[in-house]
Amino acid sequence: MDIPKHYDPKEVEGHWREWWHDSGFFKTSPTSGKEPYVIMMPPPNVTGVLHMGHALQDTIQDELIRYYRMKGYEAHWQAGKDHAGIATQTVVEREMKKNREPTRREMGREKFIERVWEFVEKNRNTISQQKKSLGISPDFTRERFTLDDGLCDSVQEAFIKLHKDGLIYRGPYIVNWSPKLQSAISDEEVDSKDEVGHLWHIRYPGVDGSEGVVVATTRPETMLGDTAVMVHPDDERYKDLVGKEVTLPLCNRTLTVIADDYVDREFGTGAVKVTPAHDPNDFEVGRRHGLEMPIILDTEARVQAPAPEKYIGLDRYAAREAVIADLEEQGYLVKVEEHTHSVGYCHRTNAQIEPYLSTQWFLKMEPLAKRAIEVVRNGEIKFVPDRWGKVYFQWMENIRDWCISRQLWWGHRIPAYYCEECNYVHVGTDHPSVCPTCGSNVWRQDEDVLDTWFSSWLWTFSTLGWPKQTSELLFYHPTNVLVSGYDIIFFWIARMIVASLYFVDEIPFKQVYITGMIKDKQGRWMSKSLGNGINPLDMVDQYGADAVRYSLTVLNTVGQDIRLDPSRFEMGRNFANKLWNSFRFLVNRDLNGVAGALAPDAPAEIEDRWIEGRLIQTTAELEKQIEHYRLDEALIVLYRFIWNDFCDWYIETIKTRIGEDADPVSAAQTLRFAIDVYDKLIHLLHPFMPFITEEIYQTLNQVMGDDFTKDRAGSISISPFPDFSDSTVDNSAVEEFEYVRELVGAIRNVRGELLVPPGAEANLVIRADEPKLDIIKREWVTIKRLAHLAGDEVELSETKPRASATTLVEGREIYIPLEGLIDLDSERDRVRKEIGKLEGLLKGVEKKLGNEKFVANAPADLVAKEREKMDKMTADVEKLRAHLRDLD
RNA sequence: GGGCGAUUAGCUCAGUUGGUUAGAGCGCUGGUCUCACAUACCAGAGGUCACAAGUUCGAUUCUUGUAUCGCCCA
Repeated sequence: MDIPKHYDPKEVEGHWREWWHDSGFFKTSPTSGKEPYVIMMPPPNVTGVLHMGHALQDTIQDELIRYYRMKGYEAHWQAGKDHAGIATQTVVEREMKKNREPTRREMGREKFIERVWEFVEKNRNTISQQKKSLGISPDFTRERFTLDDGLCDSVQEAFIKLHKDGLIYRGPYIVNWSPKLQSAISDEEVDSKDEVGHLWHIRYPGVDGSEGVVVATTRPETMLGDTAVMVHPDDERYKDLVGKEVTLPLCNRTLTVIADDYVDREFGTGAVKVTPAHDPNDFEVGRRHGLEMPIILDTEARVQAPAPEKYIGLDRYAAREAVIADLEEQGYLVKVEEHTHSVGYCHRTNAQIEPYLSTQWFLKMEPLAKRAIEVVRNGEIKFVPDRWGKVYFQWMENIRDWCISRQLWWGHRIPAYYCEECNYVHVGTDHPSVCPTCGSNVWRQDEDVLDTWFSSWLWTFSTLGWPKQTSELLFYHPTNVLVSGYDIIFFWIARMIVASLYFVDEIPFKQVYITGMIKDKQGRWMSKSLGNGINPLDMVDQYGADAVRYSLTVLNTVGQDIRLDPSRFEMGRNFANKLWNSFRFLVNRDLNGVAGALAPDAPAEIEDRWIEGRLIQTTAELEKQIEHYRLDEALIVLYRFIWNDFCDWYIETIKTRIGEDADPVSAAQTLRFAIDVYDKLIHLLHPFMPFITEEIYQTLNQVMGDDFTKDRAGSISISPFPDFSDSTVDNSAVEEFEYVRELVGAIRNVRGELLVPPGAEANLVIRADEPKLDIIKREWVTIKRLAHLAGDEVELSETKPRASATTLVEGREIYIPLEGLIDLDSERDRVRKEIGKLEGLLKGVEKKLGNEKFVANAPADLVAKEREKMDKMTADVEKLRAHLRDLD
């Protein structure tokens, strides 16, 4: 059989990728009779493309799903997409502009939405195709979209129920307004940054000709909408001013000075202007004091009436310049200071947020938060790592109402209808024929759509058919784990917990596994503008999907951010190649009769029992780590087993047993045993590296023939995970083989240090009273080969041969006669170094044991262990010193 | 201002009831194309575990503080 020397992922990945899905291996059913294991894939933006964050999170989810699938669960991974209102609408409008198509307003709502659907239909499969290249195994036949019919029903039902229960209300409030989107956004969609700006001190003169008052503000242009000046009621400086009138410069309006203990006396002059329509705190003040609330900016943040004619049409920044210039010219500007304050920016567009008085729909969150806090507090839902629970609590316990309406067209239109005659509001799936208050039958539906998260927060159950009580909902919900990043804990994860408890009276998932974020090599976010992004598809193309998965898994430690550099994928590529070549070694030979050469009841040699023991230990450790979401540790444990145990030692050891000179019958048995171990380890590795393991699995079936293949599944992806619950580790074999490894290692060390040419066969002389002599004798062929030694059997001696290198294995001297191989000076240096090292360690132990308190207080077994250690090291040093004397 | 996290080898990171000679990958040094793999093999060097104090017989690990860096919230 011709197996290429280098593993080429391109040759194999495409084929299995399609075949898996076409064969329906990942389709699940609520009537399978198995226990469910369910993950909801965070739905990517329908217009999106794959980025490294997806690659990481999909890899983790796929590893879990594949593992539990092999463990015999009905492992369901729900796929889907998010309509992403703002992002999608923005992308389509940008494209329309580029194509010189009519604008959305020229086109009208209906036409525009058709236009967006067109775009969506064209793009909706892009990201799924890209995700497939990673080898992921969701059930694509059950894929859902947040705007498909079923999910539209879910969203309407949710809105109507919340409204009926009095949790949704509508009214004029200050919201975060994005002038670029021309829509309100929620508090969570605002990023605040500290910025150096100015504090302008402006005089508002008294109407009676007095000095009036000096207010301090960071936003002088909003003075055009001022309706009061405010001081603290206990502020002695301004006591007499309260109730007096001052003139608003530039506007020729009269304002009253009011007192409110919201004012911070330490800030600025202790007097502030009040602009109720353009500042959240001023809005509250305005409500308390019954102030007027003139809106002096339009939806694009340009000045509008009732501001003075002169400023109308200027945008907010130009208006600031103009206002400052006029104030200065007219002598009202008292002082300007540098001042750092926080400024809000739109998460999506990065436009500066305008606090803006506007009529919107809101959801009361506080009554809903209680249970959501409780289920995390009592452990029903667990965050991994658990510190993210604290972040969750902090948000939930200070929860604010959620502004859910958006002035967009792409999304779920709010199911509210207004009577054209009397403005009566009806909330329901459809408007009634006759208005219950005025009898009119003319209705108008609310123009706004819902925040996209208002559909995604239903995701764990809306995808399963809610509000219908489907068998899917009963079987798959609650789901097992949600895998996501910390950037959407508030946007999505927390809200899903709220929604699930409220609508289906269940937690949405038992665990939340929070991954770190992918950063560039310098620790910066990857972004288009920085050009520092790494495209996962390029990486898959270059290194293979398995390599990308390997590296991402190993790099994802305990939720720390990952600094990624493309060269990191070499680890995965090299490992895949190592695995490939070990396969090549085992099967690139005459396999006639190997499948039938059933291994003897017990493996014959200690290396067989050793590798089997290590396999059992590795499997146990691997499973433990997966259960704790330490996929990095799980994979590293397996990597070490495959590379350092199986390849470096086991294969090297059996080479003679399956070589050309070996007895064909026992060679076939040995090979069969090795292939069985190898077959187990590719099963262990499959969840992590699905493509190469499938390729090997299938090839193995092909070359081994029916005897080997008859009871095996059609794909490794649906094969059972190795189960060693009835097996035991042969500890004495493990111990014996570990001794062989140590002995060979010690000899290699001497050879390496003394620069003995690798080709030169050294001799080995063992003291005749060596207690491990029987092992050495029995394993002589192995030891001899691995350590490049001469002689048909080990040489024994009562004393050390002349001019020998000496080293210690388990405290016992072994000798390597060096006559003619190397000069004695090198050996002296080597031994001196060794003595130095030991003495350093010895000093530490002696100090410990010299401390009476240690001996008195430390556990007895520990003290005994230290004593033993000291005795051994003392003896070792003594032996090496004696050796050094002999060399002279 | 409040909260969370990080600081361990040249680099990127592991390291839990406090006690092994603190580990891995990459890089580096020396040696090997040894009939699976040079995407490999063998050997080696390299760390006052940020700093300070405390608790303890004993601290990379626990406590407090300091410094530097990062994130979230206000």
